[in-house]
Amino acid sequence: MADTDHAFQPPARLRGLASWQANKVSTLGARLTAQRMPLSARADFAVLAALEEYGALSQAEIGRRLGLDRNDVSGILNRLESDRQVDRQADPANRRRNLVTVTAAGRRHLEELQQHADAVQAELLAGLDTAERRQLQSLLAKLLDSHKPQPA
Amino acid sequence: MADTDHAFQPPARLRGLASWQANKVSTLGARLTAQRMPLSARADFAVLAALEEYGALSQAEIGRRLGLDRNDVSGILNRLESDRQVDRQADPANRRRNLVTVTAAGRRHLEELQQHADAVQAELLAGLDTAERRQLQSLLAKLLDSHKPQPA
DNA sequence: TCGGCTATGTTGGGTGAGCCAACGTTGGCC
DNA sequence: GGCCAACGTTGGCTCACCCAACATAGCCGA
Repeated sequence: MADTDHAFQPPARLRGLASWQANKVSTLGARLTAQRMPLSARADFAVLAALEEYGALSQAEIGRRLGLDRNDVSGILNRLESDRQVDRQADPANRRRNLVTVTAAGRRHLEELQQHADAVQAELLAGLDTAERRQLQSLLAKLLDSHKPQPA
Repeated sequence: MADTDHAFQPPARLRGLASWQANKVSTLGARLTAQRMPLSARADFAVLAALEEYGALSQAEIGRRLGLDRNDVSGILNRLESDRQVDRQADPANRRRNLVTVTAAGRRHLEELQQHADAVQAELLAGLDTAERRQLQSLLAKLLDSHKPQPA
């Protein structure tokens, strides 16, 4: 069993790299997510969550809050708008900006996606107990906070 | 300052998702990496590390150890082989398989990439102290171990 | 011995994320 | 009024991940 155990182990040089570990966890999360919904729903969830928490936002603000590029935000909003989950209208106070708001359908979709997201988290973190999960999330949060100025 | 502090915060629904956090850390690592080398060097590093630690491997074994698809391994090896960092020859004992080995140039390149990788880790983990770094890496390792059967 | 099954490596393609460059529009500032 | 910055859009590029199909080669049981 020790044989089969170490047979598929990644090399030590990678197991020690936090960036490699994080990348693997990330694609693991993507795999689990893809089993429940189209992968593009991840971006939808992020945008809807931002609008639900902060109210009307311009596209540039959405991008800054989520760490996304302006053009990517544009594409996501096109999809969401054609599904009537989001409302996009010119800001009368500043005609450069589009004020984006969630619709009732968008809120419903957001809650639905939250269910799937919670299920994915449970699956992803299945190997950790409650204390370890909180520890991991808090360490990741601290790491991300320390890189605040990350304007994608 | 509290105003500017919360101005670019991601929504709480995302801050609580371990998969979202891991994804952000992963792209952060990719960004830091890209500042020092072409991004494709990450795959090169992984393959070279596997060959250096485990000796001659078939392409399928490389893929299983690193969580990569067979076709992607193929492409990476084409690049490495044309750079003379890797040797690919038919296994006499099983002519379906290619036995892949690192060359001296490959080992040199691996050490060089390791330097850059270490620098990236230092930058990525700058916000955590030594104990927190070890804790984070061990939690990520435990999480990945709990998902062992992940044959990409 | 032969037929089916699996493993291997290759090619080609498809999607999504992340990023950069360019453009026209609009606002703010001197 | 003129310059610079911000905004949204379009188009394009690279990379990671994944799926399908194919030909070759080993395995194993009938």
